[in-house]
Amino acid sequence: MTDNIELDAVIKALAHPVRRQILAWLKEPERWFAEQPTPFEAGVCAGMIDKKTGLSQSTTSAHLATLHRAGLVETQKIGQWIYYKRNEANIRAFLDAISTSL
Amino acid sequence: MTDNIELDAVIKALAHPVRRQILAWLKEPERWFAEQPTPFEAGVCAGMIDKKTGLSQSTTSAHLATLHRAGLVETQKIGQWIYYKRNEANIRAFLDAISTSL
DNA sequence: CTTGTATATCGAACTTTTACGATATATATT
DNA sequence: AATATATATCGTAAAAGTTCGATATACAAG
Repeated sequence: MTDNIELDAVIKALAHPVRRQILAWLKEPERWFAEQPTPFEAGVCAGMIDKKTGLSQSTTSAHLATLHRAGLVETQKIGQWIYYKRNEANIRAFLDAISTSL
Repeated sequence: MTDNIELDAVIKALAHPVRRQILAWLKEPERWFAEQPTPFEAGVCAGMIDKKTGLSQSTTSAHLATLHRAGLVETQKIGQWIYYKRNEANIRAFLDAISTSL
């Protein structure tokens, strides 16, 4: 979050309601993804998020990739699943950066 | 800044480097717009901002309109000039909103 | 009332983003 | 090995954003 190129990527990532919604859901996985059989330690697996957005699998995957490229989420691959969770450190770093720069 | 529709407009407004740059310039008008003959009480007039962006007059006007629609700047018309300045209250409200919602 | 200046709006070209279905890749199961 | 499942990537079409020059509007000055 030191240079402006990254800040730009983060703001653009946040500039879509679906991506903000995903980040919001990931704040309370147990609440929004209760159907997930595995524990939320590693995060929420992509397919659960697909279902919730109502968008196609490929579109949701692209949104997740954007969030990941921006550093707002981190991933963990377990078997054939890829779990997503918030990267709280980077989110806080972004909030700090925008608070001082804006 | 109470509902999400406005937050969306603000984030989208911030999702362009030129618009963020304009907001940054407006933090220190005396520094960045020293050529402006009138005092900065009312803000910086649009034409000065045009010159600084290097973009066309119409494009800069559109960026300013986006910032204004989002509530990030306020305007004051004096004669044939329209002065722009930051709306600090709304900027702070946005920072609060995104800090809690994100 | 004409001319000039400041800004906004319009219309069109171009670029970027979004979205989808189809396909590819990787892993797991049989 | 063959099949099934989870996710990513590709190709493409539609939508949104950016930019420009030209024009409109509003005000000021002569």
